[in-house]
Amino acid sequence: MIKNDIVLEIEKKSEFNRAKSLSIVETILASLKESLVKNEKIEIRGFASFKVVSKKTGYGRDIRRKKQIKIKKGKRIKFKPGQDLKNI
Amino acid sequence: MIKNDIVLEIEKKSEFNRAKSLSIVETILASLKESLVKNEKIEIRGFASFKVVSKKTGYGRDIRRKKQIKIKKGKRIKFKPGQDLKNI
DNA sequence: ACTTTAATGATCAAGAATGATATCGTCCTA
DNA sequence: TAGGACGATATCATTCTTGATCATTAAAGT
Repeated sequence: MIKNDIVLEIEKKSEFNRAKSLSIVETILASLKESLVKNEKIEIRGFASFKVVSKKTGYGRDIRRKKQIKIKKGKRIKFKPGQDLKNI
Repeated sequence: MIKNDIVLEIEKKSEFNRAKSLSIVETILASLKESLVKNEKIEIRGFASFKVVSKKTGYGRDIRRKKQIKIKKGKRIKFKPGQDLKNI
């Protein structure tokens, strides 16, 4: 499933045209991103929750040279499925 | 951020009332859930991707009795942030 | 339809998530 | 608006993801 599938779904279930449906999807995505950027937790009961936490992992790996690499720490988004998605 | 915040955002950016905005959000959520239930991958470029994988963890822990518990295996939803959310 | 550009896969080691359950805190439906 | 239902938390050992890079696959904008 890709973004366009969601747009088509809205188009089908509502009375909006493609452009309008797309703008709705974009609005939602922008809203979600903005919330996460602000370190806000997102909780959609019955679907899932997203939480921003700080990363502690401080290394990675270079495949070609086969050795470790130091990595700058940052943030991480923790995804947790809700009840409806727990036992799929 | 909770579901209602998204509804309000749609209400603000469009010309729809609360009920209409809510139904749009529900439509999208149902569509996403249905996709995951069918083991389909979801990929929204610039936002994130969701993939269903099989669980291999086969144990847990009883806090009160402080001992291990056998767990039935199942599925798991893997969440991967897209480029816009990689360095938030 | 075509092009652009993001996502995936592979690799390894250490840090992190998973999983059951009861209680507390909070979303959201009636 | 209020209570009912769902989510967060803590616990520990094992499984799993993270992280950089580049080629390959594919999303999505034109």
